[in-house]
Amino acid sequence: MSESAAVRPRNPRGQGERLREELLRATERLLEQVGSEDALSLRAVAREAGVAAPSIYRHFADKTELVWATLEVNYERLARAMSEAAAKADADDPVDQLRAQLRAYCRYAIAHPANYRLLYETRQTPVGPERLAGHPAGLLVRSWHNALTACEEAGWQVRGSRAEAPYLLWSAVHGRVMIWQVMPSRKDTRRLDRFVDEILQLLLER
Amino acid sequence: MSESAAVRPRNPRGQGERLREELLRATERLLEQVGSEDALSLRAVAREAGVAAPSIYRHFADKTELVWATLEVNYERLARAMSEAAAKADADDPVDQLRAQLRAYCRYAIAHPANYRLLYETRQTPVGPERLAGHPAGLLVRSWHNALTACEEAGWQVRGSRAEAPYLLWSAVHGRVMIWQVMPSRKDTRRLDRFVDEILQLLLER
DNA sequence: TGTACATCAGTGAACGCGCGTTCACTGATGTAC
DNA sequence: TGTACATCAGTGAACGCGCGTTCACTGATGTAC
Repeated sequence: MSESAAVRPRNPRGQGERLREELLRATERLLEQVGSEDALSLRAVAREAGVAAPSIYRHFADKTELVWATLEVNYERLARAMSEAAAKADADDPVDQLRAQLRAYCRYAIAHPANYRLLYETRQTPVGPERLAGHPAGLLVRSWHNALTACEEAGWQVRGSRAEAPYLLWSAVHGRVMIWQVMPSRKDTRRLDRFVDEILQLLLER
Repeated sequence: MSESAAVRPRNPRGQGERLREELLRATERLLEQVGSEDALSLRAVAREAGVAAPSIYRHFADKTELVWATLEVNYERLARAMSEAAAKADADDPVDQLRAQLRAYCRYAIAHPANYRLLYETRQTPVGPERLAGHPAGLLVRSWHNALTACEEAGWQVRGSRAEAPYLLWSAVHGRVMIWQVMPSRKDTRRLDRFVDEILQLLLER
């Protein structure tokens, strides 16, 4: 791998916070290699970042803090990927925008499987109730909700319970991605695209 | 915990295979305590079973084998729970049977969260292509498929692609359970039940 | 019936390893006077 | 302008630990003669 990272220069005075970002990126990269939160070690993260292990403690209290920060980064990145995809879709067609978001979600999940799985990690979540209240998963629910509202304003009707609909979208797409990853037969991305179309047809009607 | 298990008597001659079952049960129990495959250690499994660590190697080649066997046991247990629930439902109403299966799925997932998560573990899956081909996830797909066929034979129509429908059911219910576990707000089992009803209404029509 | 032997279930001790975390430190650089 | 000092980014060595796995073994029990 990248053995040569040992020549990393020290950050200039006052710029110590840069290492924090480098550590987060190193964690994301490494996570993708080792596959799971537990298989990730602080020492390996330090190695990946070209830094001594104790340096991590300047920026994160312990391993849990580092992993939680990585989880947050990932939620934000996913939400951003979704809204960027929506922005590129047909501006006059909210259903097309929703479809773009759903597809972006799937693409993110299969492009970064280990980071994606981290989003649904529940063990390290009990860090405190104030943190649970602001769980970044809320980002996604709001995103699905807004997209559906836009569809309604354009004359579409959401079948079934409107309150449950955002969860239905999210559940379907998350569940499908996981199953896609588990089932070995025909790992074809287009299956995911077709699935997205399917859900939209089931859920929306004129 | 159970410190006193040290008095376990040796199995009688010819009954050595019994330990295999005991180890599998110990693994399931322990998994639920530690929360994940990686946090599970062979030494702890041995302790839980009241046996010395090397004894495991009489029955499983290594840790991967033990975990894979536990995964298979869990798929079978889940499939059984589903068909038992269906058997208890109204024999003349295939939709009611399907609903019972979906609910049984949710109940299994939240009753054994760690064992349930194991079903979707992908890292240790690449044990060999012949194993992938017979991945026990197939059990579930067949189960959903058959339930839908029964509905059709009773005069119901499946909306959308019939081929994709079993995956839609499975995706929705798996996704919803995972999201239910991640979202801290109102962990109410009835939400899952309502969700199941919702899906059935979206998917089936007279 | 007695005894030597093979089989079987299971063990105790040891191996080398990488881990999370703590500690007292180093050495470059900016600041005060 | 020179110098003492404080601050800051980052480190090397060490801690105790539990892990997966291997090894040569023990001792009870059934079997052959």
